[in-house]
Amino acid sequence: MRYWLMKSEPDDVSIDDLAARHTVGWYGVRNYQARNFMRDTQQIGDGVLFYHSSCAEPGIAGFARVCSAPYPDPTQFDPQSKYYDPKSTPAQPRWQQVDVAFVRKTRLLPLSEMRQHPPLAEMVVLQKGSRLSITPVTAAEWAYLQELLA
DNA sequence: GCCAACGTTGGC
DNA sequence: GCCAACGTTGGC
Repeated sequence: MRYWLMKSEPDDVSIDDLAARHTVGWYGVRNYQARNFMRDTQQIGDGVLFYHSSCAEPGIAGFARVCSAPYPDPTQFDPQSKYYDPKSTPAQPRWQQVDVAFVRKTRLLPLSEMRQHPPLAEMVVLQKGSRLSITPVTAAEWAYLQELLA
């Protein structure tokens, strides 16, 4: 059992969208390191911090969990999609996704507040220059956030 | 809209 | 395989 922070732009998929749809496919990842986490390391049942990024109030918006094995991201084959990748083919897909299931919405914990909690100081997402959309979270960080957002 | 940081591309 | 140029992310 591992824990992750996964960034979503709420204009695209927010915590409320996830709550309404119960599960969503985590499409659109176009970074190899983030893809590799989904493809190689994530397991069904892993804990997910659902994070709102590129918005007025970036921060943690709720809890979710990984609920599928990796499978090809369909948007890579769709010429109409902004995530279309002409170098990818169904026979040799380049991009994978997992499905993520809603667990619980929390109050929004802003990035600025996350930075004020010493137990969270080492979180990958808080490190200078960190841009990865999927980052590992330690069991201690996860437990602390469960408590903080109980 | 700015820009720091980092990833990717492509010429050599 | 190096590395400069370019593109993207994402907070502010």
